[in-house]
Amino acid sequence: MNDQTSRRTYHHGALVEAVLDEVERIVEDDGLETVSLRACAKRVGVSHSALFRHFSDKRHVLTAFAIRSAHRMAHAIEQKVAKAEPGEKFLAAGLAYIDYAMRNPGPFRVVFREDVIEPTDLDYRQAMDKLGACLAIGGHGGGNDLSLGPKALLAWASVHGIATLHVDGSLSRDVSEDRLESLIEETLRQLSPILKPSA
Amino acid sequence: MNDQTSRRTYHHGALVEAVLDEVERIVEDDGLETVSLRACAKRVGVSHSALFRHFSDKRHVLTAFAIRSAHRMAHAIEQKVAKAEPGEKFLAAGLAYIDYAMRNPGPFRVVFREDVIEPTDLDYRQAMDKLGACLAIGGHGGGNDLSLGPKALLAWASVHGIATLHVDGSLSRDVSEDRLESLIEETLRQLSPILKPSA
DNA sequence: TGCTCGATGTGACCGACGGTTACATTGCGC
DNA sequence: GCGCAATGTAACCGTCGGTCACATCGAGCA
Repeated sequence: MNDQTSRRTYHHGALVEAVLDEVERIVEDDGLETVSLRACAKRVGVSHSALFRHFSDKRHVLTAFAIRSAHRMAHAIEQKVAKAEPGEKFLAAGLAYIDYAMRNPGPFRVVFREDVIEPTDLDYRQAMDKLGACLAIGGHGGGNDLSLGPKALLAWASVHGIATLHVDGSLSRDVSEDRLESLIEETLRQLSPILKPSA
Repeated sequence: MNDQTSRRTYHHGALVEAVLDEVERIVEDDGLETVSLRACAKRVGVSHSALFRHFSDKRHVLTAFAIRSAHRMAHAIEQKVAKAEPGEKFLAAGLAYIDYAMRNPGPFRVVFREDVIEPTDLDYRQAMDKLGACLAIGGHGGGNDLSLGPKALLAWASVHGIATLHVDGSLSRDVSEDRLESLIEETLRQLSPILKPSA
């Protein structure tokens, strides 16, 4: 439907969103490395130079995509956390974090690929702070000691480590898929005695 | 010395190693994305087509580089573990793992970038198994229960998570550099009560 | 010694890429 | 309804990974 054959107006109208959707499709189907502006533009039904009216750079296309993905990820986590029992907030946040990564490996990867996006971008920083806060809130009971302590780091690193290892394939090679979910939950539950009695 | 001006023999003699060294230099200086076979070849003093006599693909060049890096990383960890007190093996392994990542962010990244290398390569699998074993041995007292349990996963994920977060810049933004080392050690020490009393 | 043949390196070429520029088309505010 | 800024286009550039026909080498054999 977004094919180049179907555009009737000279101006596209929603090029930016359409391009990000296309990036998402390619990232999910064939990986980040195969994303090309020319292919995106063709699928969206536009010449590839048109993209440069809306993005200064391929880097900024991917940055915009990363921002959108980070927001979606944070939103998914917040929803799960809101529904969780008071004592299980961290577990819920961690599982939601890992779940998003497993279901959306492509977008998840791009969010953390600072080598390929523009990490100084203000909107990106904002989105990443929001994402970090999701885990922090779950980790210690919402306390706002801004300095990252050992407990918060352990929570963040464990969850992020599991998500990363899985997305990179290392995890799914070493453990069968049906055991994976319970293994992850068990693993995160081990952290409760450490994280709970927060100073 | 390896510059294109200095080669006297028609055959290079050690092209593969020279190319991997050059990949390392570029990866460290400008990041993986800017590695190009043509640039490597030129610096090594060879036409870019010559590389295809030794590697079928750019992907296989990076795979070879990843393998070499993984071995070096495993070696560094093994050395530190060997020197550590019996009760501190895991801590030593974790710190060495993170230390390698911090000192060699480029190579560390490539080792886990399965999207850009050939993850089915036998030598690569072997190197990664060796790397995983380094942390596992530190984690539970050398026990060889092959199935990855919650304790081993927690150990692996925490260490890998910290390394990844730091390499990606997220960590160094949130905590000052002089606090970083002690923070990481504190964080890993929290895991001792969990990992020690292994079943 | 001199020849041959496999291994290694070369240069020209290909299509695709990201990015730029001069130009075409559109729709909104006056 | 006119003019101008926003948007899209086509042609072009240098570079990339990869291929191919050909050149050069060195080890082993006559």
